Amino acid sequence: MLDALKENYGYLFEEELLQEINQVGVLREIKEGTKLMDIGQYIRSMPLLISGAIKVLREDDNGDELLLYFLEKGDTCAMTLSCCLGDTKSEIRAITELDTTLVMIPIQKMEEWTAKYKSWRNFVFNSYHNRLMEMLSTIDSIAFMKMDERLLKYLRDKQTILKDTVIKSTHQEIAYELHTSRVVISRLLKNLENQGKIKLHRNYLEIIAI
Amino acid sequence: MLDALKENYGYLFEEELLQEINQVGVLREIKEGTKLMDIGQYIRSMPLLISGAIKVLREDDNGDELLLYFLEKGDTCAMTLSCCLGDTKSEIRAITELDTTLVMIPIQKMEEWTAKYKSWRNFVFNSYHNRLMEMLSTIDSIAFMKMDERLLKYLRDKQTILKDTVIKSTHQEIAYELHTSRVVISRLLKNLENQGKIKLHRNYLEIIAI
DNA sequence: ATGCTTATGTAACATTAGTTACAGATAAAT
DNA sequence: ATTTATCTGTAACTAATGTTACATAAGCAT
Repeated sequence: MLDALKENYGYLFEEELLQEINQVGVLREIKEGTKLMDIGQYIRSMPLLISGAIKVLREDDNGDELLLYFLEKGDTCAMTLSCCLGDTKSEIRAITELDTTLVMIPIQKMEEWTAKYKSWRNFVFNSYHNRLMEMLSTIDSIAFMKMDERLLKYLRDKQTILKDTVIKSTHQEIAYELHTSRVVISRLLKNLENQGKIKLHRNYLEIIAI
Repeated sequence: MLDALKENYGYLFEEELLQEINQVGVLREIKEGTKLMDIGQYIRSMPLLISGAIKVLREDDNGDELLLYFLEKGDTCAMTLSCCLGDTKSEIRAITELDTTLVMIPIQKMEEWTAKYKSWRNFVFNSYHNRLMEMLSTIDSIAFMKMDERLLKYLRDKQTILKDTVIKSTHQEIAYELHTSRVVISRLLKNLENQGKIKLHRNYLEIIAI
């Protein structure tokens, strides 16, 4: 685990902190599509991502979903941080988007390290900063963009996260994450295909040029 | 200034920290409608609100606006914190919604206090937490609610912030903050008036029961 | 191959929101 | 009182999105 930590966090944390993380952290390997966290759940530990990707979703009272953002290696979940410290329930759902490796840190260490390590403080503040910026970007999308643009952004983001031009999602799944209906997504995807930007198949699509 | 600090932050900060704030902080009284911060601006100090209210807005490339949330006494601007630490430009615009009193803290103190005072760390983390929650709430509104509901929420929030059932805004101003058109707001406000929930006047409206 | 399940394509329609245009109302300025 | 600027009300229309309904296609299981 120490190697994986050093590779991903070595440039951020000093040796001593890395050693501490190595001692108290628990390495977990998680299959794609696993629910890591759900709305209303209490949080006892926070994840440091080593590899893979996690999608973070919001849900309203009717069960309507919306994708908020993705987390990648080097990221942590600021929502988790936030909920840990406030001892409040999770406001979001987190699902692995790929097979994912992460190190779980017990929340008790959080406060200790925040007092002890400047690099840890910086990391935590940086995480908050990144998450606020992602939330702003999400707000920009839903407030200022129309569905066709949002879909394009979604496909681009997905391509980046998956590191693959093949996106294995059904129209229904995309519709859920953008909080719209399947018919709307089918319609817009067909437009993109007619423009030669993507190629549609059953259960997946290929990105040609977007 | 020390009295004002103690009244609003005394239960949060220890005496020593209050004294430090008192020494380096600058008290400012600001008229309603003053722009405190704009998009693209660099940030050199962070505000602690003593009284009044500040509205925080987002703007896209076309100049379209959207109200994100309000700040009240006891709040600080997590965006400012975030930008200070990252040394990045502001992503938001902040305008006083009421006559406002605040204490400006030079950003250099931030890091020092974060290392030194546990109560300051808690305050900062709490601010981040609150802001993330407000952002989630904003996302809920624009993603899951229709304009009529959003308008109702807007009026409720405004009533809370202003501590007044009289809201001195034109339809155009409300439209800007909700990122829609004046005609749409006039239409929906007229519906609310017909339902007996509000009373319309030129340049202001009264809330009856919402 | 046959049937079953799930995914996709598409038309027709409903609803919501945004736009244009203009009339009338109100307040402030002279 | 008259002018002026701004605000509000409303109709008529357009555009975007959401809904319902159904046909067809693809893949899987037997």
